[in-house]
Amino acid sequence: MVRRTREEAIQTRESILDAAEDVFREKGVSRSSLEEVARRAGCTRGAVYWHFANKRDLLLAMCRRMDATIAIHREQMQCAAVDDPIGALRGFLRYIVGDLLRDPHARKVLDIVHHRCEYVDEMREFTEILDNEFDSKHQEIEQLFACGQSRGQVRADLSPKLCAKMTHSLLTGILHDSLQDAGPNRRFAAFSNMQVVDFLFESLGYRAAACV
Amino acid sequence: MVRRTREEAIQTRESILDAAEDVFREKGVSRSSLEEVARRAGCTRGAVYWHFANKRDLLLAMCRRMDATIAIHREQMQCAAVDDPIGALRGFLRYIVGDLLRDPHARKVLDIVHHRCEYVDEMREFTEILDNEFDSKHQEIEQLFACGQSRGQVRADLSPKLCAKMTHSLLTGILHDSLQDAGPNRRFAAFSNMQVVDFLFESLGYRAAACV
DNA sequence: TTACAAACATACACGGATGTTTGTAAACGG
DNA sequence: CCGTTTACAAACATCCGTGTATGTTTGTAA
Repeated sequence: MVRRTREEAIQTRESILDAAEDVFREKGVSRSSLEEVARRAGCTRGAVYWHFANKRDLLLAMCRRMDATIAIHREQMQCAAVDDPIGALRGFLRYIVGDLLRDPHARKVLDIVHHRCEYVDEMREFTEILDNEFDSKHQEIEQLFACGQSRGQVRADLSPKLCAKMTHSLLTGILHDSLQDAGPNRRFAAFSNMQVVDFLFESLGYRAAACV
Repeated sequence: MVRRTREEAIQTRESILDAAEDVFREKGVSRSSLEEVARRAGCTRGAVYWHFANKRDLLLAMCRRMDATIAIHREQMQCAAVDDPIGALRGFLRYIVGDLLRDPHARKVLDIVHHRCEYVDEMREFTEILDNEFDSKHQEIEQLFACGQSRGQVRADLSPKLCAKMTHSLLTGILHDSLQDAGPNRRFAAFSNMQVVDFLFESLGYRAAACV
């Protein structure tokens, strides 16, 4: 069978992406063959190469699909940041360690890019997507803290750089750790990441929406 | 030339490990061929396969070699922990984000296992080495905090679990971030990780060697 | 209805990496 | 000083995955 309707083609594409999430997560990106991805998706490599240029392109698309999920919340955050920079940032982190880490799709993709994938030359531009999401966000975070501090939302004796680094490293670490022990028997499952985030902001001297 | 003296053979082994550090870091583990490792080490695959069973075994040996460096400090920490659990832990973290992250060998290996390597089934036992070093240390850290808390070294209203998770996640994050931007032009180079560690322990209410 | 293009399946060509085997010279123990 | 073992180099066999080219069927617009 061939030449499915446009709708069916899109469905095929999605199922390939879904399959890739599973296969990549199980075997690691480099040890996964597009053959197996195709099989898992119920098609052949022909279909995969029709929808994607190669494995790297497939991985990229996988990331972009998930990125869209986060993007919404990130924009929300940026809006809220006008009135309450630190509160908005805190809310965004709470979203990530809460809802996002509970979404199976997001978990898989984040797990893949964190632990099942090698970062090197070719993946450069791909890395930049994540950078945009988390890493190079460092500067943005720093600015939020600088802004929030001038409004008395943060302890006056802390440099925005320190706050940003604390926040950024902690988030990175939480993601790293939480994704590591996946499955039902998570080691630290009983304990909520949320408390860690809350404690961080408490330590930084966070006071909700100080002056408006 | 062949059958070098025992000493020379050991030297060859070391040079292979050194070469592997470089090649793996540059290309990622899976994209590196043992051929290139051998070339970089100034020998052939014959030598590599003589000293190591396969790529995975080579990677393992690489990790173990570095692990020895840390092990000394870890034991020191465990000794000091008897008198001053929290202080010892703090000292250990300071060592990691300080000296260890400045050691080129350690940086390379940590970078490889953090970003240039895919964690999956086969690497399981290999992962456990790192686990032992950092991850499953979680329980040990928690115990240190429980112990330290009973001596009034930590804020009484914080659960040891929270303290441990904070500490662990933060360390993971710092490692992750610091290794990411390697090279001379590190993004956050100007800013010291040390301050972050110090701030953490300050936040946890750390008081030096309370009661002896 | 026809002509084209979309949406794949199938087949092929190719390289590159791995593991193994064989060769070999020099060190080392007796 | 001689056989054995060590420490490799070189050659070989094999496979697996990729990319591409080609074939096939069916929506769809004219």
